[in-house]
Amino acid sequence: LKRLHSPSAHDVGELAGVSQAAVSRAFTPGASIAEATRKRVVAAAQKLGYRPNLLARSLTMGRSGIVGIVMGNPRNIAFNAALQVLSSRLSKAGKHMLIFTTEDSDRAADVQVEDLLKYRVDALLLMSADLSPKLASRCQDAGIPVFFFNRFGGKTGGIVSVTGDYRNGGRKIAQHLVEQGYHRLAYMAGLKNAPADRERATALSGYLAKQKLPAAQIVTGHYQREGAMAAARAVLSQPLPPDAIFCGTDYMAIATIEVARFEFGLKIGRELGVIGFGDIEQASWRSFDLTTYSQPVSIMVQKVVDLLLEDRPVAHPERIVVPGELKCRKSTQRD
Amino acid sequence: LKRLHSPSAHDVGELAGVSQAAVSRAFTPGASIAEATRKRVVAAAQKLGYRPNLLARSLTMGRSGIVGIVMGNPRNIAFNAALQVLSSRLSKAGKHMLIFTTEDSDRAADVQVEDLLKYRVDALLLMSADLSPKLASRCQDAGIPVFFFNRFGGKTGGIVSVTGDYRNGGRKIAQHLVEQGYHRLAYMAGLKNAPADRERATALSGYLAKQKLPAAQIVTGHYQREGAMAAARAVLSQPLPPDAIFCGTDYMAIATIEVARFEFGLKIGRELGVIGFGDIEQASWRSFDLTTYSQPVSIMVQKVVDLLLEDRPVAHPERIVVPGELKCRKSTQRD
DNA sequence: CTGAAAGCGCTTACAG
DNA sequence: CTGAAAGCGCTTACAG
Repeated sequence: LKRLHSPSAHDVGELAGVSQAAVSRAFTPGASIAEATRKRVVAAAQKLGYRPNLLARSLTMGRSGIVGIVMGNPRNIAFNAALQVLSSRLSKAGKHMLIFTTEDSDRAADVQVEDLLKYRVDALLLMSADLSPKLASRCQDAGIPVFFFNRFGGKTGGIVSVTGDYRNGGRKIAQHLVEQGYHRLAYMAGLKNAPADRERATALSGYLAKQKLPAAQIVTGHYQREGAMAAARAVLSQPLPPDAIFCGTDYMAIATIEVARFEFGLKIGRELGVIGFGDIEQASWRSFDLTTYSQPVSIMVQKVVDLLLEDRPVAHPERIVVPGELKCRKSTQRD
Repeated sequence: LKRLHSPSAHDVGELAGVSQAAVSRAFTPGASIAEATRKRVVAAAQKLGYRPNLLARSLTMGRSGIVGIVMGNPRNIAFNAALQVLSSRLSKAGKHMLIFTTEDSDRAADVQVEDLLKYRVDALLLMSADLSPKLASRCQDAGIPVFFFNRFGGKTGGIVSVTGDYRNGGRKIAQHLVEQGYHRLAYMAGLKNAPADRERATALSGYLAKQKLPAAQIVTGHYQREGAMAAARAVLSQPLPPDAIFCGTDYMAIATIEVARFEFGLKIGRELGVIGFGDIEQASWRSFDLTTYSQPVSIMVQKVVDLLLEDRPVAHPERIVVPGELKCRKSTQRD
């Protein structure tokens, strides 16, 4: 289908009696143009419904103003909030977002990134998604900075990661559980070898070892509801089940609460402590009242956007850890 | 900062010993080019890390391949699922998504759409967001089709709306509640005058009138958790409270359940029926077990994408209603 | 302050 | 099947 062609700078110039270049200047803040002609141009543009073609501008300027975003499994993070904040902060800076999602976050988001590169995005933001080292370095060659959000960038150079504080969170949680008198702990990882899970598990077992307490049993919930429920069932069916379960995400923790409560008839807090990670909206709902360590999504987004807008070339991989805090709620209250 | 310039078709042509035009043809499916030269070009491109610049292509072709998307209040719909489906379906068709969100869905998304138009998007998709008639008609003038998802397009021409079946849902819900023996009903609207709420409320009161039953009390939850909780409190504090509440969204219904259960000590189902609309993921969680009328997001997305890809000019406003079904769960079970 | 002109990286008739 | 050339709608030195 043919597009009705929209007016160009040339058309506007004709109407205003100036050159096409003058029209361009009228729409370029800080360009050298007389106030009177600027006004005349703007009036003409108004009348014609002219909007500068950003594709053309991108082509000449060599920067698209577009940030490429790939979202992995959007369930693990306060996804809506993140997108909202991201969008508002970026558009305030005149940037726009070209978005992809990936079905399974296990595979690297290479296909999506390939497409993104064709649009000459100014930067790449991977939210809970991975990228192969090979493609990462191709981005670097192309001068496109890559940012990981809620994920580790790995060892490839020039990549910035912004994550929650898994280490401190894990330690704080361990401490809290022990203080509450729980002593047979289990850790439900998303994936056993996910860096975030490793850090949490390491912090947990480090604390337990220091207190001369028995190590925590480790299970895997695959970051999904069904997976978490299966893991919870398995753990709770054991002859000597744990008296507290620390889950790598709030989402899995909620599933665990439901299994414990409705399938095993356990009183949450009193008979089984459950603790999550992230402090998503549902954690504070009365039905769950989930103790958790917060992952301050807004701050994390802000951080990544700031770095992104700085537009400073990053030589070495950098990791930025945004601290959270322990939110004590009823799911780990003994009485 | 300067961008390291990426290789152009010209560079590739040089390496492969062909013209720049030949390079273009090598990357245009169906273009007239000898297989041998195509292979040579592709090899050269490979070596240089060449990717066709889609911005440039868009400029010459007059179509950007970009779909502009504005997301309003993302809480009311199974937002994640929708985005996931949308993304995968569109990228299968070689389309990409430029995304905006709007903080308050009350105001029209005009600012965002202005920006989108500057990128010469091929189509506009408003998800739970509004657009002023003025800007809508400007889109039409520019030949850009506008689609509303989960929202009515209003009377402006050339706009397609895809929505759930509020009318049938409202009727089915009314019928179900009455059959279960509830007889003092309340309807919690998002906004009193939102078209979706009107249709649901009308269907409900139509059914009640036909059955010669008393009309339902109507309250407003503003589509938000706090708003819904406040409305639920007000309704349940009355001397003669309703014995069932039909909420315009599952999200509000869940908030209502929590207020009724934890603040009023009511047994959900037995003492107070609660019913939602949409069938979001949480509705089926054991903690809520919420009866609801489904809004099949995947199908709705599929529908809107199909229409969008058809790329057929729409003369008159069209509305497509995707039927759902009643999901009977415990929240409206009397025994 | 302003215009003519070159150039951004493509596509696509038009000749050959 | 292939290349030279025009054109898509901008920006930006360069003269004036």
